[in-house]
Parts: sequence; C-alpha cells; structure tokens
Amino acid sequence: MRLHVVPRKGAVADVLAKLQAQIAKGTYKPDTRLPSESELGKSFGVSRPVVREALMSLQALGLTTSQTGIGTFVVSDRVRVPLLLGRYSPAHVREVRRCVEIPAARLAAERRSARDVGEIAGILARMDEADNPARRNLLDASFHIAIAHSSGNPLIVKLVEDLRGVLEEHSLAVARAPYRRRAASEEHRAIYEAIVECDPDGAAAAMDAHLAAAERTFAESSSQDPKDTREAKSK
Amino acid sequence: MRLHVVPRKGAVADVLAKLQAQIAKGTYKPDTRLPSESELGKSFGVSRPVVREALMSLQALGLTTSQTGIGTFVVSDRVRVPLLLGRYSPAHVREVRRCVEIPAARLAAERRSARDVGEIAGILARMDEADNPARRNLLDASFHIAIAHSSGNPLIVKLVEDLRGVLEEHSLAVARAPYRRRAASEEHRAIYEAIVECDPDGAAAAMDAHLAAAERTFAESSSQDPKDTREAKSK
DNA sequence: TGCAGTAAGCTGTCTGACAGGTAACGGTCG
DNA sequence: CGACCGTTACCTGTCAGACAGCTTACTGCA
Repeated sequence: MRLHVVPRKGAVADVLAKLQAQIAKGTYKPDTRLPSESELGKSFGVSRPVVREALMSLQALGLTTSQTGIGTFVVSDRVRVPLLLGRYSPAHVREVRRCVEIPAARLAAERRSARDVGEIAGILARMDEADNPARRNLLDASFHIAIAHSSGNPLIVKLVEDLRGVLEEHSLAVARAPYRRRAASEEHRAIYEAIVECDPDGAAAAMDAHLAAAERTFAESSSQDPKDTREAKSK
Repeated sequence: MRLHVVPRKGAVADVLAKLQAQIAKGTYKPDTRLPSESELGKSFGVSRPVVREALMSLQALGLTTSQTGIGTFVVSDRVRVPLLLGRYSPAHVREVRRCVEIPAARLAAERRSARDVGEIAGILARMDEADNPARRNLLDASFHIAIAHSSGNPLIVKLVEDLRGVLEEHSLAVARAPYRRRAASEEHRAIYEAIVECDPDGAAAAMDAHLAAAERTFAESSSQDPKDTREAKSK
C-alpha cells in the first residue's frame, strides 16, 4: 500500500516561502532560469502539483514567469503586483519619497560611518566620469540607496529601493535633461558634504532641495496635485 | 482514446482572472465561502488542479484563504500584498513610522475634507466608550489610518497599515498600559483638533508627541537604539 | 557542409486516488 | 425527552502517472 510520507501541513506554503526567500536572497537572480518543476519537486521532497501551485503563486506575485517548453524564469527579485503600480500615481510616490529620503539624509548625517562616507564619495566620483545617461541613472540610484544605508535602518533602504523601482516603471526617474547634470552634481555634493560634517539639518535641507529640483524637471509635462488624484472615499 | 477538448492556452490565468474579477465585482463578497474546487472546476470547464493553481494565486494575492475540510473563503476584495516583507526590528519600524505618520498628519491638516473630520471624530467617540483593550487597539489603528486617508495619498495609507501590521506581529502595538488611556485620548484629541483647524505644524507636532509618548511606554523592557541593530555592512 | 528529421526536456492539463480534517445528522443510552 | 457519541458526507491537501504541445539540440542523411 502507499504510505504518504508525512504530508506535513502547508507543503505549498512551505515551498513558496523557500523559493521566495531564495529569490529575495539572490540565490536565483532575475533573468535566470529556475530548475524544472520535477527537479524542484525532488529537491523539496514534494510532488509536481505542489511545486506548480507554489510557482503559480510566485507568478501571481510578479516574481516569475513560465514559458511552455522552456522553463520558468525569475523576472524580479521583489513583489510586483500590477495593482500596486497602477494604484499609486507618480505624484503620490514622490510625496512619500520625500517623507522617507529627507529623514534618511538626516539620520545618515547623525550615524554615518567612515565606510559609508567612502562609499558615497566613490559613487559621486564615478558619476562625474560617467557619460552614459543610463549609467548615470544607475549611479544616482546607488547614491540614494547608499545614503539610506548610512541611516542604519534597513527598512529605509528597502523603501528607497522600492519607491525608486515604482517610479522607474513609470519611466520618470530616468531621462534627466542634460542641463540637470551639473545642477544634480552640485546638489549631490551638498548632501554628501553635510553628511561628512555630521550636519543633520544641512543634510535634510540639501536632500529636500535636491528632490524638489528633480521633481521640478518633470513639472511641465505632468503636473498633477496628489490631492486631485486621491482615491474615492467610501464607508 | 482521450481527446483533450481544447486545452486552450492559459487556462489557469483565465480562471484566475475570472475569479479575481468576480471578487472585485462583489459576486463573491468577503467572509463568504467560494464554491468547492470541484464545483468551480465544473463551472469553468477545467479540472481541479487548474482550479487549485488559480486559488493558490488568489491566496498569494491575499484575496482568499483556505481551510482544510471546510472550504475557501474570500478575505478581501482587493489585492493586499504586504509591501514590507522581511524582518525588521521594532525600533527600525517605529523610526520609519515617524517618518511617515508625522508628514501624514501635516498633509491631513492641509487637505482634510469635512468627511475626513467626521470620520476621525466618530472613531475618537467610539474609543472613549470602548473598554475592551483589543477593541481600543483596533480603533487606534483606525484612527491612524483615517489620518493617513485624510492626507489624500493612498500610498501613505498602505504604508501606515503595513507598518502597524509589522509592529503587531511583534505584539508591541497592543497592550497599552491602563494609565496610557487618558494620555492617549488627550494626544489623539490634540491631533484631531489641529487637523480640524487646518494647522499643519500643530498636527505634525501633536503626532510627533503622540508617537514619542507611545514609544516611551515600551522603552523600559526593550530599549534598543536603531543604530545598534543596524545590519552588517558589506560590499 | 547543410539541412531536415528526430529525440529529449519542459510546461500545461487531465484523471483518479487516498489522507486527514470538519460538520451535521441520526441513533442510542441515560 | 434530552444529551451524548459515532457515522457519514464533504472538503481541502497531496500524490502518481499520463498525454499534448512547444522548444531546443543533436544526429544522420544528402
């Protein structure tokens, strides 16, 4: 007779959690192929249906995608639910960004280590040398994340990363006008120096000015007041 | 021989979309039971595994939950994926909470509608009458979320909800000491009045004081400085 | 060497079955 | 007549095996 070998409760949830953790941790990086369903089943000690149910969940969360006859691929290392993107307008996201990044700069000025300072300085140096706009954008992201990192609060790091991710999906964080380059460089340096000198108020003010200036760049084409786009209130 | 009837491509995605639409449309309301997997399979013309994979996706999106031997229940009519996955110390979460909720109070004072004011007043009134600590906690959550709502920024609402969720997982947002009750009530009222009077600075200051006071309540047992618990930096 | 055909591997789907949990119904006993 | 207990029906959770359709890569033939 068949003896179900401990069909421990929640095998699907278990596999899902493990796969999600491995994707978040980078064991499976974006744009790489996951092992086949059969292999995953063997390695987790479960059957193929269980693996499939977990994979469908990953897909629903926007982490993976499957192609018939080829395999399953990681497409993102963090949860991307369509509703999450459509629901929040760029104006809303930018508003929250200010709420997070300005205090982040303040905390960074209070807590930054020598290592943090070196990291940020390195990014600024590479940014001055970079001509490719895409590369400059990538370095700009690194700059903001490095500051979040200097705040010593991993949750702030996560938020800064995610908010930027959402903005980039609106393709609004890229494509800086060329004339912004010199201005942005100066703003970055002002933030950097305030952090170096452990000047919380100065760092916050500099970050405030930087974000405001960056947002003004897009003010012409898409001017929408967050208040105007508030969701319908019902209860 | 078996003749696969038209195994049209993407049956799972199809069922998922239909179920999601029906939940969003209200055909299946929260707290009601979905038809059993077999019935769903019959009505959609697919087999049980396909239905199961779609249901697991719904579950991953936070729309449904399944109970062995009973059935599958709708728990929410809109996608609720925790934006904040991962483990963050209470100190880190509280720090971010201040970053979000203080500006939220400020924005609420700037943008609140008459309806918002009524909503918040109602919550405060119910809180004064409530004796059950659990109920008071629930109302406290409603109060903070209502303020976030008044800010007109749905992303702020989402963050306030999620941050509180994370804190409650640490069971640190509940169990207010009894003597906090009168103080909390006064703090709430101060925030409320500043919002009523459209006083952004006052609202921000009042929320600041409220969060600081609430945090001091837990300061004795678990005193940890965010800086001490910063994650290891490596690169 | 070039190309076509085949084989292997993958996802997508179906069938059928068993394990274990839950709830409701009915029968038996006090 | 009422309370308690066992049976039964239903549901989710899991497994095994199989076939269809797609893609890739290899192999053999021209």
